[in-house]
Amino acid sequence: AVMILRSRFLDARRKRRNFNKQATEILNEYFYSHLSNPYPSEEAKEELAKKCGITVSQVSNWFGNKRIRYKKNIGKFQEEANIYAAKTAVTATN
Amino acid sequence: ENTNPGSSASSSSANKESGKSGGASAPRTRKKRCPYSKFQIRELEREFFFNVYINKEKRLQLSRMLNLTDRQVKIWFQNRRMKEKKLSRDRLQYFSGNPLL
DNA sequence: GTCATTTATCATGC
DNA sequence: GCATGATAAATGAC
Repeated sequence: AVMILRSRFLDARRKRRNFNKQATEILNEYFYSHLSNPYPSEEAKEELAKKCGITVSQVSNWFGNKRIRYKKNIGKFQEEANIYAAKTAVTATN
Repeated sequence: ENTNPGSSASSSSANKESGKSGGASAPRTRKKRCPYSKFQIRELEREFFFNVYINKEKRLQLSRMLNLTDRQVKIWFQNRRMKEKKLSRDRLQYFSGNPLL
């Protein structure tokens, strides 16, 4: 039994599974409403992780990938940026 | 499998090339990430198993054997320790919040 | 030294 | 076939 758990854990790391749509929504909302400084604090990461149902490491991975991929091709994310900007324009006060 | 630019076994050592003339500091181009070969990883892991912290002597020896700079070996051990720590965290989380079958 | 991060690469999903 | 999440080198703050 322990062996099964162990093996499942070991190869379950690099077996990627997409996040559900709701989690992606939450992450994108935060990212585009903090576009000038898309670096959530440790507390913010924990809160995001809880709301998304993922781990803090996964939140860090998501923001790391998002930052560099957004920077590399802003144009590709323009439409997405507009959507979330409009959705969370009011909440982005600071 | 691994052609390592900048570190031959014999002589080459410095690649602190800065495109700007004069003494002003230039944002030296970041070294491109080059994945290590299977052999290099195996030897690094072997030493890591003996001791998580490597001393200067063994570091120089390893770097020569693997055709890496001692800075690369040093950084590899740093990253490897961080990886080990993360693995421990993940294991803990995995086996704690679980029905355990 | 640790540790968050950048960047490229890997492995998978679809 | 790329999008996406995770991992592997490399840097820099502290």
